[in-house]
Amino acid sequence: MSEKPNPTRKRLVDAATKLFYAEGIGRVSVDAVAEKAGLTKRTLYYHFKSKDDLIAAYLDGRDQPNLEQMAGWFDAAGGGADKKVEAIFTNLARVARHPKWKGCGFLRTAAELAAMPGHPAVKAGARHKTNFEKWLAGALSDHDVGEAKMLAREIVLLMDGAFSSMLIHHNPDYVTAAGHAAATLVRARMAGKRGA
Amino acid sequence: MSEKPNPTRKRLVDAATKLFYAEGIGRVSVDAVAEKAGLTKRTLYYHFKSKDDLIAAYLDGRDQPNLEQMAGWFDAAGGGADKKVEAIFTNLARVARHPKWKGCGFLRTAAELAAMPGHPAVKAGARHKTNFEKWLAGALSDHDVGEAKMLAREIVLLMDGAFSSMLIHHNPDYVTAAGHAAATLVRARMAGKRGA
DNA sequence: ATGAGTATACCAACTAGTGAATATACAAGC
DNA sequence: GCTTGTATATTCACTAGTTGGTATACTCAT
Repeated sequence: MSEKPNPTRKRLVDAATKLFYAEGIGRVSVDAVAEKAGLTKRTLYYHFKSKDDLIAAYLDGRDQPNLEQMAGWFDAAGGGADKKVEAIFTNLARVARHPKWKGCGFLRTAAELAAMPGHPAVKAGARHKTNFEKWLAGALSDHDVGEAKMLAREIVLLMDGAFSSMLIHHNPDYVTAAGHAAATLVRARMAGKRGA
Repeated sequence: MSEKPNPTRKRLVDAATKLFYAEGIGRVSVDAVAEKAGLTKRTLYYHFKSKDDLIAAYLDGRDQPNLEQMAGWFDAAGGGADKKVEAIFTNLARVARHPKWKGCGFLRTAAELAAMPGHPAVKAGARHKTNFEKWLAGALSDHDVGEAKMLAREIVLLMDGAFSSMLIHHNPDYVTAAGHAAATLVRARMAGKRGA
């Protein structure tokens, strides 16, 4: 059950994370990853059986940190569930202004690998999105919002739409609009509870 | 104003369209495009100054056909504006089941070129998405739906979310759920009109 | 014979992946 | 304390193929 930390492997995944996210997986060579990690390509191939394997490790490594960031934004926000949901989008709009922001790494990888539907990295992306949807449904349910599962899915759709629109337009207004729509959807279910 | 049809150029763009959409722009060489068109690479470089130029031509060529398909689905559907909007998503869910479907070419290209924000192909994608949003706002307004602009943007967000979720999960339920949510949003504005 | 369009042949750079040698760590035998 | 054995970890040098782009020459209608 206990994983060896293996600092060399971690260095490689860290380097891959920075480069793959910044440039896209197809535009980054394994030589570039190895060099960024201060190692040779042959060492990389000792720890990963192929570039595809490294890509999957990159996305697997982003699952938990991403979920924690979303949950952190949700928890830190004041107000009801509607405000907490909207806070996720507000924070997203803020970080998306940074020039280094390049969209959602999971979605971008799925887009690049669209021709390889069974690719382990695409599966890792699907897993992450499912994890996020489940966490959100649970969080909404904990705040006594009705129809939490259906609502969580709608919010996920708005969020992935926000990622995509922001990436193509470079205009945070789309993210803000998605946050507004999401908050409205939450309020409708809160009012439903309240009115009953 | 009048464009020469230039069948050779069209053949190249057609070949590029099929290959770029099916495989992704980074995974298709200009040699492959030329071969698919039954021409040599040198001829390709006579008509396009670079691969980037060809990519932009590919997306520019998809703008009108895509808009017409969406408008066709909207117009052909019976019922009110809510049903017409939902019909777009229903048709999208249907075609997305086809194994050749690989998501939205505009979004996938923006994802692949995220590191090159000023790239002409990304601009072409942004233009297309804006055109769609404007068309939708006009169509909703024509059907006496209130707050058409804000509503159109929310629907666009749901649609891009549907494209992304479908691409990563390969599950049309996400597209159907987005259609439901979109129809509900439209109905809220129709009811608002009706109630006044 | 001129110029738009097409073809052959080529280039230098880069790509994912590998073979063989080497370095390091640690334990066993004596 | 020293040697030897063995598994892990790392490097250098290389392959075989692909990439975007180009120099040059040819074709053919006007």
